[in-house]
Amino acid sequence: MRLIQSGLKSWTMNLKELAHTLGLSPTTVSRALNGYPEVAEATRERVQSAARKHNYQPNARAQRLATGRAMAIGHVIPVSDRHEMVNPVFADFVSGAGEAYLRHGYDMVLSLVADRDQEDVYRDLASKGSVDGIIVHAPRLDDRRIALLHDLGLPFVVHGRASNVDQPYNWVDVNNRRAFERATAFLLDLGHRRIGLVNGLDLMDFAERRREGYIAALRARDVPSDPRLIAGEEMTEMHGYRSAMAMLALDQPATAFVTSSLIVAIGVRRAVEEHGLKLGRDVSLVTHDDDLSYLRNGAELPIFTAVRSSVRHAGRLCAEMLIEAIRDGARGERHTLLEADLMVGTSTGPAPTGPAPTKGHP
Amino acid sequence: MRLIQSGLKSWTMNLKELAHTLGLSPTTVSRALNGYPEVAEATRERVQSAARKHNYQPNARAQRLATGRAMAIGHVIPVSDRHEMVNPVFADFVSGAGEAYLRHGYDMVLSLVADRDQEDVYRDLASKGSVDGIIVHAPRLDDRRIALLHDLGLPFVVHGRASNVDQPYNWVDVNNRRAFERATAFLLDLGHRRIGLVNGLDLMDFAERRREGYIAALRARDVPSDPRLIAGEEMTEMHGYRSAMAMLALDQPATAFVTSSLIVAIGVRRAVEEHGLKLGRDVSLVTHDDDLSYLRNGAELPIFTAVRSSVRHAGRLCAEMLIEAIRDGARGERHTLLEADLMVGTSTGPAPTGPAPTKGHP
DNA sequence: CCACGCGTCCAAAGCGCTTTGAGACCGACT
DNA sequence: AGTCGGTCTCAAAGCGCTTTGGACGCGTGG
Repeated sequence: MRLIQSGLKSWTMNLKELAHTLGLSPTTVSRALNGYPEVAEATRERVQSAARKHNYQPNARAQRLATGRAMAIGHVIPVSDRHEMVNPVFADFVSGAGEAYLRHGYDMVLSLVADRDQEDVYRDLASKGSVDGIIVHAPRLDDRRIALLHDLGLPFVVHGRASNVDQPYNWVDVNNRRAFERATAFLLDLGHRRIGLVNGLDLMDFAERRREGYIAALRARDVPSDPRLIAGEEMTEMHGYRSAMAMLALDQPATAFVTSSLIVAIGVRRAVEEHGLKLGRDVSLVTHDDDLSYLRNGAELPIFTAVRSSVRHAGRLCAEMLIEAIRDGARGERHTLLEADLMVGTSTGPAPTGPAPTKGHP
Repeated sequence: MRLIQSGLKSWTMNLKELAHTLGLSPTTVSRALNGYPEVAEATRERVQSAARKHNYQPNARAQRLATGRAMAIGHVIPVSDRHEMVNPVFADFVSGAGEAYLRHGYDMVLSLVADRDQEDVYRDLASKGSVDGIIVHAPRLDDRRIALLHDLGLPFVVHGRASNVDQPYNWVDVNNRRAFERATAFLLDLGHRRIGLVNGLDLMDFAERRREGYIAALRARDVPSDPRLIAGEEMTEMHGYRSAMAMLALDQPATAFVTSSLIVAIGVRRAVEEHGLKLGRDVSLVTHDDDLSYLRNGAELPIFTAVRSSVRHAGRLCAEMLIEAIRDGARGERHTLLEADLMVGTSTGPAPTGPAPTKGHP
């Protein structure tokens, strides 16, 4: 593949030139700008103002080669093979992370990759040296990427965890188990006994933990769990709608739902309303809420009762953890476990059956 | 700022080493791998297999410096100052673009930037030389970025257009005016006269064009436009809800809505249902649908009647256009105008008032 | 007076690749 | 035999920065 010579780029000031106009050597100019101590304060200021004046910016390509640092973080976003779907939380996550990168001078490079090609991409990123570290998204229960990245010796942070992986690694995660245990317990307290779980894909680690929390809450009250009340799929509106439709049509229909995302909850609401029922009165719903910027769960009063944990915040934490790991040469693993807040909204109320419950909200 | 020396990186094969083990010069090896003709076929194969065997990958940092090409495209994502919001279409757009970049060997680097700092970021990207081109997102009516990028001499493609900018530039856009004219006309044909427009922010170019289309359709039927039936805000669920609540509470309430995104439409639906009305029977709604992967508008039968145009497709087109522009040294501007498809779903029906309309769907 | 340290600055050697310009070799043509 | 054209290979010069290892001048103390 012969590459075409690019046309003449607009002129940009470079170090040598700048040094020449200042009557200094490139060395000194470089040191002055990078804050090294062995240059006189007067000279430094002279250099800095000249740099500003000619709006000199060091060429990033040269800098990267010389320092051996890419000053870039890789995000490998898995694109679901089945639905070509990009997880919607990703926009917010990246926005949180991007803010941290900006502060530390890192670029963020994105690779969108079909699930199955992931490993190749990691290998490439590592050997081409175009990034200094990697954020791993959407870990599976048994995620091979972690071992791979270990071998490659590339610093990384996992957003989430992989239950079946033994070796230590850096991660930031929400306490999904606890969150869903609380959500389920909240509904049980309201008297619900038929609670549907509309969850994410089974092989996802977060989905498994959420299921565990849900089951644990039921078990604590001796409420039997019913497999027909558990559905795991990619978290679309349609998944919420279909699952809820099915669970509402059971001979002992669900009177409450726990859902894994707002989008799923919106689908459930559609199903509930299509059944002529009203959310918060006839049917209750608690959802996980990633606090996405474009899908706010109400203003003061939440629309849905929810366990909330900001994915944007998680993004920021991941980025900062990774930058630290890169700096420290990755000695010692770091973990952060975030707790979700339970926020009571208008989508929950006492179970409709039983001794004449007062109509309305709790 | 003194930078810390990174620990010893895991060993990676480099060109010199590979050449040495092959008993060839770096030159020949480089040429063999890059497909230059002046190397014997036999040698080339020998080199290629050795490269595979030692899994040699040329160091991207060195390659970029030597070639003067960054092999990277910058996406500057504006983050709304007011709500710290990232436009949700962005995930899908980027996924379309990423696919094209992958094919052509480009990296995608993302900068998330507060609206007001945008220009600085463009300047930096240009002078640091860390990208070969830029995609401009979310253009305003009067967008200064276009002139700036022109001056900087950096190839770019705008996703959308800027009505008040004269100089030519590359763009990919949907025919928003036509789409909203059709959507509105469709509702007028059903007998609706009080049609609410729940639109994006006024200063956005796409929002202006959509409003023009809406007005044009009304004017063509001599239906007066009512400012109380037009609302422009950031496209959240809440915006849809609040605007619809207000428009349904008018003395002559809206009987139909045109909305600028599915998320807004969902908010409108919530308002409609809170009024005890049913979508598709009492109130009609046509929405613009970006065909987002995680928010599909139904499967076979669309939930909402919609004018649809895939933003993922637009992303792919932008990326390809930009890559071409980079290759050709940006001579001659390119444009692509996409038409949106009107898809009739279950959210529209004849206007409820008038001479005893048959109840149900058209 | 010399030795020494200190504060400033610089020359030159990389970083790992691409690319220019040329050399070496070989068969073929004059 | 001498020369030419082609094919294959290489040495060396960048790309624009960082960083090592001095050099130089100046003041201080022995």
